[in-house]
Amino acid sequence: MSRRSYHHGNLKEALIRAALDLIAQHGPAGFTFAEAARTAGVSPAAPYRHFRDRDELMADVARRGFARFEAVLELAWSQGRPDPFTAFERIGRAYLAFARDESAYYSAMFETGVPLDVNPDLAAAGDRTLAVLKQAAEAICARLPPERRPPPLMMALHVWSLSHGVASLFGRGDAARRKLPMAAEDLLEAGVLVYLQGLGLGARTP
Amino acid sequence: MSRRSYHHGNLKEALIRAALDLIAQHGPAGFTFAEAARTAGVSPAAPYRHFRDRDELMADVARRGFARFEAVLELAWSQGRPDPFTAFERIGRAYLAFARDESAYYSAMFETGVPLDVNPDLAAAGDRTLAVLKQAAEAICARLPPERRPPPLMMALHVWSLSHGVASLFGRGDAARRKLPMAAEDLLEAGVLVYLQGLGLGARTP
DNA sequence: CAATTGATGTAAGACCGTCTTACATCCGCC
DNA sequence: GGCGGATGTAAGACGGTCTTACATCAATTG
Repeated sequence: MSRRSYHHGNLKEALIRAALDLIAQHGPAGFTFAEAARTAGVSPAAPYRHFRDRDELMADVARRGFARFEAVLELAWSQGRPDPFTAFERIGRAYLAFARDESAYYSAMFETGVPLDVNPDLAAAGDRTLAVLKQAAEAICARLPPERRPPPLMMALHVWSLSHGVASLFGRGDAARRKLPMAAEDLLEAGVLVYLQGLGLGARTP
Repeated sequence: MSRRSYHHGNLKEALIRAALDLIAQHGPAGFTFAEAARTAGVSPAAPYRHFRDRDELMADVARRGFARFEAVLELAWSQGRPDPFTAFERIGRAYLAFARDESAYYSAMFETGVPLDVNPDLAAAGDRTLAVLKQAAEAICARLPPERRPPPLMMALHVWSLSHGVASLFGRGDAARRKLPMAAEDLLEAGVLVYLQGLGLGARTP
């Protein structure tokens, strides 16, 4: 597709990439529709052919972010191989790695206040991501005798909350974040280990 | 102070209150310097006499938020009376109550990306808040034999992360947040209980 | 093989918010 | 009673959002 032609050819994708770049550079707030258009080399009005407004572009970025996040977590889990505990630890590290390396996606997903109730697709993408965590939690819970088995959804929500908390408060090099005496990864891993211990899953002994 | 006089009389305070109202109504992003000025009944340029820019007003709101938050958590802890575990549970509930009831402050503190490294006062206010959590963690850890005693700072960071995660993801009525099959307070309490159990603090038996 | 038509981009402009500069008013203090 | 600093206003440059009217292109279709 010639760069000289009147039509861009793939403006929608270009705008999404521009949004990611701009969010990565200037934070989730420092991104404007107009600048995304400039980055893509089109007029300020062109993006409106593809997105109703700035928020819709942001929501689309968030939706794609959830899809990637789901794939990343699914890969980390790898059906619980070689054993659920090793795989569960991989999920925690993958979570923080995504928050750090795909910071623009993570911002769009969790730090922009995109309303879920008017974005069914976005909500569904988030649900699928949660489902990966829940699946992992189920495999872990299955190691416990039924009478001491917690609800897997609750366990998934705990792990998600702890991971999101660590990522938000300490997870990125960002100047807005607090400095830590330890790596965020180690903080999260220690927290999850204590949590699993608390469920009665002491040091990987079924 | 007459509302008719040329000078407002207490514009700085009025702007902060206006900022809180506007954040509460339209979210942390939907607040403008100009609208705060309108709310206070002054010209759009007047706020610049009191704050260098919009971010400085936001940072001031965040700083005050941390001071209030610290007071709330300190009150909830109440020097660990009647016993550290009861007091610790109160902290968790107070955390979520603050995030819900003082939503505007909480947003300014954690969701606006105010850089900490250029706001020493803000960073210090945040540190004092963390100190309350650390103090509580120390009292809890003291119940454990020294050889099984975790670093209190780590424990404080875990509890903070979990609380912040629950508050961010599920804590507010906000349309941006996900619906839950349980109250956020119960989710957090259950998580903290499992965590304490994992530290070897089973069901409040020293 | 045009001609039409819908999709895509541009031009222009209304409106709003940020922030600056120059000026007006007021209060406290000597 | 008037000086000076503090506080507010007026006006305007600049940029972002979004709309409306128009231009261009590409693909279908007769």
